[in-house]
Amino acid sequence: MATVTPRQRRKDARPQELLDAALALFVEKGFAATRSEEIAARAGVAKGTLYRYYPSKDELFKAMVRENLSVHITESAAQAALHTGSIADLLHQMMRAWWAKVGHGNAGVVCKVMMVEARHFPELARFYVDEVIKPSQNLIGGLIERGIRSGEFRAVPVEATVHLLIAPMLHMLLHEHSFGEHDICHQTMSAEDLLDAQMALLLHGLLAAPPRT
Amino acid sequence: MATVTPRQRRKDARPQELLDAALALFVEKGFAATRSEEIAARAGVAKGTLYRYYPSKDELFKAMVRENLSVHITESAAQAALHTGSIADLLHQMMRAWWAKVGHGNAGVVCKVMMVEARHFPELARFYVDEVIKPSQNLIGGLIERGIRSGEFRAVPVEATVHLLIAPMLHMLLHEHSFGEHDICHQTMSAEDLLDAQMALLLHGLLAAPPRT
Amino acid sequence: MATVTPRQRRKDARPQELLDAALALFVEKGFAATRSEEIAARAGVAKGTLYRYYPSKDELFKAMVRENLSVHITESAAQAALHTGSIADLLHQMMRAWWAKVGHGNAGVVCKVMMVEARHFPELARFYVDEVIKPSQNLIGGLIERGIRSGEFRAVPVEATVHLLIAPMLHMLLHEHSFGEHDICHQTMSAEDLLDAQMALLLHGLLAAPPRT
Amino acid sequence: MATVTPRQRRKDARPQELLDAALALFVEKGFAATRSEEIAARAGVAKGTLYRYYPSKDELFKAMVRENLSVHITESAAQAALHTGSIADLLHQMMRAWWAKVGHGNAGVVCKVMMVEARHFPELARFYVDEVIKPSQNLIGGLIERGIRSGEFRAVPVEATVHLLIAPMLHMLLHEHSFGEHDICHQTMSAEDLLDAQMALLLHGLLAAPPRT
DNA sequence: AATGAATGAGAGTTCATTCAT
DNA sequence: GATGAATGAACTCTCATTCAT
Repeated sequence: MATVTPRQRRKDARPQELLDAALALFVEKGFAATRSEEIAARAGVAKGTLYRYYPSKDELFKAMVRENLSVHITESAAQAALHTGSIADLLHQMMRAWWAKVGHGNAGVVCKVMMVEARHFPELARFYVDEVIKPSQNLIGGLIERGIRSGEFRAVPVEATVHLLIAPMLHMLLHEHSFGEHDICHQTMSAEDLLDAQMALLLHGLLAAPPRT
Repeated sequence: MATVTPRQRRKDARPQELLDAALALFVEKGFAATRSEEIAARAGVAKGTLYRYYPSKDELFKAMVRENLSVHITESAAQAALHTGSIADLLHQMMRAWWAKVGHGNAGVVCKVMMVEARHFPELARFYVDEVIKPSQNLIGGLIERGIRSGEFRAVPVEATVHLLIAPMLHMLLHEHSFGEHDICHQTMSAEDLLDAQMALLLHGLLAAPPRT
Repeated sequence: MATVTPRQRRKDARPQELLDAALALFVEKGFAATRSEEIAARAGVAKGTLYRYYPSKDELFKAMVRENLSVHITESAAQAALHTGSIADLLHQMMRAWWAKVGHGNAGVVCKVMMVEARHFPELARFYVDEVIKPSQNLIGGLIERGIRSGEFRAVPVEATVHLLIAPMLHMLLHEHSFGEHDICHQTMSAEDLLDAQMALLLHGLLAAPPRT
Repeated sequence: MATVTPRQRRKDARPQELLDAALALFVEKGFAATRSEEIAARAGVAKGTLYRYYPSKDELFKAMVRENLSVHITESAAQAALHTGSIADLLHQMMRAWWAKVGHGNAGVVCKVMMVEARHFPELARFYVDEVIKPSQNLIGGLIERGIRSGEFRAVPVEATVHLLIAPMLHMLLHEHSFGEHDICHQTMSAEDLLDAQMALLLHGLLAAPPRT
């Protein structure tokens, strides 16, 4: 029978512990300003131990990004296909779900470090674009098109509309992590409130008097 | 009258040349990955000369941010007060103007480096929040309120609406600088087109059938 | 009678296996560039196991040298005393035997690593000088003296002649291990051929016309 | 008029000072055991200064070897062609000259470090073989052949004879630098004495009675 | 004022050695 | 006894900053 010693248990958890420590520090201080030793220390190990698991700080960064994204890459496209009600409701639901699952947690923070470090890690940036950004855009874009075809939506330009749906949430994330401690405005406005306001506004428009008869 | 030799002219231009070189390199590679010597070289001077103008790389960064932002800080609030037509038009105009003057040029990319380096330069971040972000939000927020009071707009939540107006443009800027070479989508969609689509969508809403009687 | 299990046999062979692995790697890459773990791996054990047999990499090195040399230290002095024929023949025989037994095998390459690492292991260098070099010189030197006394040899300077006998073979060894892959000359000239040529030359001289009447 | 400041003078001398320091330490302790900082310190500069002149410790090593050898590479082949007297005298002269100029000085020591580090620097080893060893062998070999053709020498095997001429001096060099402090024998026998004995022995042979009638 | 040679603190990485399992 | 995860001293190399010229 396979016995698992405490040491073994620790060993198995190490990679994730290092990844978590790295993510936290990369968000807090950026990649360049985070010392390998700090990451190790935060993960509760010595400097050298880090290198048993990742061959370099660069590779640790890449692993950290991939690990945190891979969880969400193949998700949520499926549920969209099943939905039968209004596309507007579906969009609203999906975005709330995204915020709850992704925006809030590690994966959300990865969006920030990925943007900040994109120029330093071009291959990783491409991976991120191909595996995260593009699929998300396609998913949302497909729903908009469905809505237009079904007559639920007006014939809006799809690409721009996708951007208008995604940008506010993402930007709030970035803004929060960069200026959160200086700009308290977003502490008075919860992400959920923003999301609701965003959907209401996008759906019904800003104007009091509808321009159509 | 004081004669100004070419040499003198050159010397007077130094600070700005250094600031420009710094901005270009900080955008391209980030603060940490840019060597002082590179900045000096790009500005056409020797390494040591940089330190005659700015006492440290940190101070050079701060000066660069302040210099590029200060131009735009107190602008465009005035024209808002004078405007008499529809607020929607005013907003549209202002955003086009912002993109043309700010988003396009140096000040635009400063938004990116500021966000990227915010955690390293907390005082600068506070300055940026106080002098750029807050005033902008107040300006837009004031217009929205004016629109609501005048009955042009529905009684939307002001704070969230401000965010919805600002985020898409800012996010496009960031995205472009981080992933531009990998995500060609934004090369097919001009900023101006996006802006027009954004205004149209925000004003009239996404829904085909207006929900109000 | 004590039974010896295969496991026991394995364990008993460990020290020698480690020594062999160490020798091979030290010759190939030098002491400093050889990692303890490589030695262990080559000997088929784990890193930690090495330290159960030798307390440090340094001690392993010393043990390896001593082990490989000790075999040959006290040899071949005896047979010299018994010999009755010409000293020239005896010298020739002894050198052929040395090459066959020592030069060819492990002890030969130990000469190289010993020379390479002599400055790092002064005590070992002294041991090597006292137990290998000096006895060899004395052995050969004694034979030369015997030859001179018996009238077989001219009254040559003993010390220098010893060096002239030893140096070519030793140098070929070193050269081969350092430059063998780049200097193919020695692949076209076998050690045995060289040895024969050396003896012929040393005995009869290079000149066509003998200077004596 | 070109003025040369003391600082400039120092700067120009730096590369050679570093090369000299490196050579001394590489001989003393080997490449791996010599720390960059030690080299710098011995050259009288700080750690970082070394890297202004050589991009890495490896490149410093290569430069050191090349610099010390390049002086002697194209030398002394010319004088051989001019000589008209006995080849034996020429050989004797050349070897004395080699010892005085090369064996004694830096270039001699380079022979040792080159042999010791050959496996770590394969391209350099090839350079050394092609530019130093092979030309030397060709030079000596050519003279032997000339001597044989002219009837001065017996019809000895050229390759082996070249080796027998070169090996003793080279080996003494290596031995001296590795075991000099433990084996005092060579302190009682000068290189010049050895060389004279070597030539006498090689020319006239060891045997008292010439084997020819 | 401008230069760029020099500095040295500091970062990433390696690896001999230890020790809990 | 054997293992290999963990350690941390030591090493190479970088680069912001200084200062003699």
